[in-house]
Amino acid sequence: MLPKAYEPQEVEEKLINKWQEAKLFTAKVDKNKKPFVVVIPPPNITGALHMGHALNDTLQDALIRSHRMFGQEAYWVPGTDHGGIATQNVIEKKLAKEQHLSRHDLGREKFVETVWDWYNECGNAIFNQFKKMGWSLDLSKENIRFTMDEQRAKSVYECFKRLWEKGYIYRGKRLINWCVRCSTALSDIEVEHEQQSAKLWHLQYKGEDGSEGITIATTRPETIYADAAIAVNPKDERYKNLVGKKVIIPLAGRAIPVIADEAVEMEFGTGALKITPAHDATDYEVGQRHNLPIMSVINDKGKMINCPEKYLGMDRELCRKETVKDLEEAGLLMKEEKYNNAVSTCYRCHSAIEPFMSEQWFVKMDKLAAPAIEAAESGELQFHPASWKTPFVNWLKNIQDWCISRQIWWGHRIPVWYCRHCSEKGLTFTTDKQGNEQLTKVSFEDGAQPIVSYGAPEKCPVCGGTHFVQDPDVLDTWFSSALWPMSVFGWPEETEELNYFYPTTSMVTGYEILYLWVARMVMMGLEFKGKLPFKDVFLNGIVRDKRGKKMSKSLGNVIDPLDMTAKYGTDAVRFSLLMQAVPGKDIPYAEESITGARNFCNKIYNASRFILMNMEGIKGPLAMPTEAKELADQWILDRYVTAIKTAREGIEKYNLALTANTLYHFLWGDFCDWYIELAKQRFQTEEKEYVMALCVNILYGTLKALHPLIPFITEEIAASLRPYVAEEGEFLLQQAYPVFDPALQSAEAMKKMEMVQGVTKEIRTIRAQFNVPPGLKINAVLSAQNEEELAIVKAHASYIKLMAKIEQLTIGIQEPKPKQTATATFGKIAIYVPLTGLIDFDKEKKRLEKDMAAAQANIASRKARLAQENFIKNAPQEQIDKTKAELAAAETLLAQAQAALADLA
RNA sequence: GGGCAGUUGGCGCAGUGGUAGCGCGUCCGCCUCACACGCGGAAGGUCACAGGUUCAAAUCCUGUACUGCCCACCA
Repeated sequence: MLPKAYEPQEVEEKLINKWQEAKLFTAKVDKNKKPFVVVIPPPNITGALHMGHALNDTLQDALIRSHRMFGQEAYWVPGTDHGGIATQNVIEKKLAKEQHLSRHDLGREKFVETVWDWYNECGNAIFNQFKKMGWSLDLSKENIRFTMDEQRAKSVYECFKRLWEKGYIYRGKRLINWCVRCSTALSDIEVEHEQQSAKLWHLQYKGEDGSEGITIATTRPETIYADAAIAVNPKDERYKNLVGKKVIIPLAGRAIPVIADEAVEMEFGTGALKITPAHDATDYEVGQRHNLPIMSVINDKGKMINCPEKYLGMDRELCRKETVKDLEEAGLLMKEEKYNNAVSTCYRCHSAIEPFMSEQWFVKMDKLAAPAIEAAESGELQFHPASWKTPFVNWLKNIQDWCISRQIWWGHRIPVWYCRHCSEKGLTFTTDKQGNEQLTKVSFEDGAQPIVSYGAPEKCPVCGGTHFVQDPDVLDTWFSSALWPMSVFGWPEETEELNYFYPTTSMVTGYEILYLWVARMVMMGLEFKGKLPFKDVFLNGIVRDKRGKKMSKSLGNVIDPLDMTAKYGTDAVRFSLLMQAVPGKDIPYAEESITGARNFCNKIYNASRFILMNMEGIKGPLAMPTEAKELADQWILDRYVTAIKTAREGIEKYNLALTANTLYHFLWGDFCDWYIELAKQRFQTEEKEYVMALCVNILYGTLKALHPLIPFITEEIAASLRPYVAEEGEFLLQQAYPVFDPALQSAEAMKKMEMVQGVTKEIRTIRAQFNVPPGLKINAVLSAQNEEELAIVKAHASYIKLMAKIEQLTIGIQEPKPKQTATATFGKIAIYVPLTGLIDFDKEKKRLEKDMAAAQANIASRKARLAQENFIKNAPQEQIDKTKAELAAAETLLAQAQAALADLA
């Protein structure tokens, strides 16, 4: 005998191994099949599985498994991401913790080697966690890609070279976003804006002529030493006479001009703005307009330079405090107010970003963006949900050039070399801790000459020299990610795989990386393949905590998916997420969300167990009956094929919540609560085999449809059922998704069954309200108003008797109402339940009055509607008929309740 | 400042033209021989607000309020 409750752990472990051994998840080029391809958003090699993965990859798995069962060549391509800054930070922390070493102690080569060692040992560890989630990825070694492996490196080089040759990649000196902590440049979208409580200081700049001068407001007093001007709005009457004059920078003593620029908001602060082109993006632009000199006072380490001696070498934060203190002492601090401003922070370490003048590598984006805009606007690229299309297009329309160089060590090294002879003046070398000479700075302005090459060039095309150094920077990690849907198939080589699997079908990812990643894949795919990398962008929400907050270690609200799978089973975790997976919507998640799904799994298990129990003595395989023997059969077949149809639609429309909910309610609410219960009474008859054939086939088909969502329990049960069904293949993934057969639908059966269920429920309610003991069989009288209803109820009296526990059911037209009865009405059928000794007349009176009130309200509203000329004129006949029927039903209800009430007295 | 999403029973959410559904919770009754991770029943909502379109609006349009997210050069 099987255990009473489903125990997932053993089953899961067994199946994980079986699936991998059976190579169930592989895909190959098969021209006879339509491919369905999803390339995984590659998890970072340092990552651990979290709820975000649990949702994102479960969605992908459900799609992949479904389409495989739909008969397509489904390929879910696995791989990991080297994760640039993020990984470097993790390994640095690890080094510091375990060996008290910094990366500089190791030196560049050794450090990179350390990260590679780490990758080789642990880089795919996350896939072991993926296996536990039941995700159908072929994780054989040769199938796993890595954004830094050799093939992907070739893709990256090819992309760089082609963009360089087209003139899209260039080097320029700009004000860029500098993370002092990570010591690297960042692109604009890697900068986050956090509201922080800060201070706004009002500072006095005295006139050069000894006059009062002007008061400005700033949040960054430490940058006054780099001021190039004071700007006011040209329309500002207060300062008109000052424009063109000079004022003195406090503490520094340097004179700077007062200029007029539209960018200045008159209402903000004092209406006067200090212009510091080297340390603020707005100021930089103002500076450009007015040809102001650019002077930096903060270096790449966040230390002060080019300032009064007192502050030299000081940290920028300390310098701020000191400057404010000194200004106050000098009597030049006029005001200090609290102020909330948006501070730019690094998306990797959340420390404050320093706008910084620096020469970097950029990609010119406008030409790349144009075809992507076109693809989105034309609808060739589809978003699910569609509401993301506009933000996507708007972002592309306002796109800025992409800063792709990073001053870190871990990543794809920029494939540019310099001849030591020809480029000497533009190259700055330093000696590292190991005593090795390192190229640390490249300046095209000072004469560095780039040679784009995968490895070191053989000889310099200008001087014939053979000594080269490679550019020290690495590429933004998103540069290789942008190529992912192509590079996984070997681009730029025109491989068979690339031709078959590209373009892929859908990209399933979170909306938070729509610009960072999705937009760039689209641009690169269009540029290099002339085809979109995918036609559907399926955006999932963020898994949040119960109150809608992001899960984070610091808030202590993190739910670990693996803890949950250990506790409730993997299927329960998956199903709980899928039940809530409406496209693009965030999911508030709590442990309680899982219990419902766990209970459902147990329900499936027990229903199956019951059917198996009753299979004893029956020889399979049993074909799915195509003919109904009675109403219940016809009804369950309708419910079944309708559920299958809706479930499949959910998959096709990326609405997994629809699929999950449909199957949940079909299996539990229809199949278990009604069909199995009704089937029980046929177990003792010669119909048993027929009924079991229906039960086992419907159950099996439902398990198939559920398999993409909850693979373990369905696989396990299906294996036990297989001797009884006509199915080939050891695993569900090898079998076809259940077919929707419209011939099995029956509106008539639905209507009849609704009546049976309705009458049954009315009787059950009476039983419950008058505390009739559950085991006690009672009698009931059904009085119909018309032949049609009479016939239906009469034909299925046995259902009502069974489901409502009725001993004797009297059915007729205008049947008299017995004494001491509770009365209810369904449709036009009066339901009398004699309850001698059990009835409470006060309670019954209240019930009847409530029915009457509802009926009266309905009568009034239907009558009013039918009295409207425009309704009769404009509404479809179907609606008019429906309203009339509702009116008649309400009138019947009222009359019957009134009669019953009169009879009570 | 701009854009997008949301506002539906105590809580969390479905529901894109015909007078509201689900899960959890609550209350009542049941260990009914598949399942108490269960069975049966009940209570509970004028679908944020104000206008408009329509015979008919939770659903479409306009505006308002609140919440959240994204983008943006008010220091």
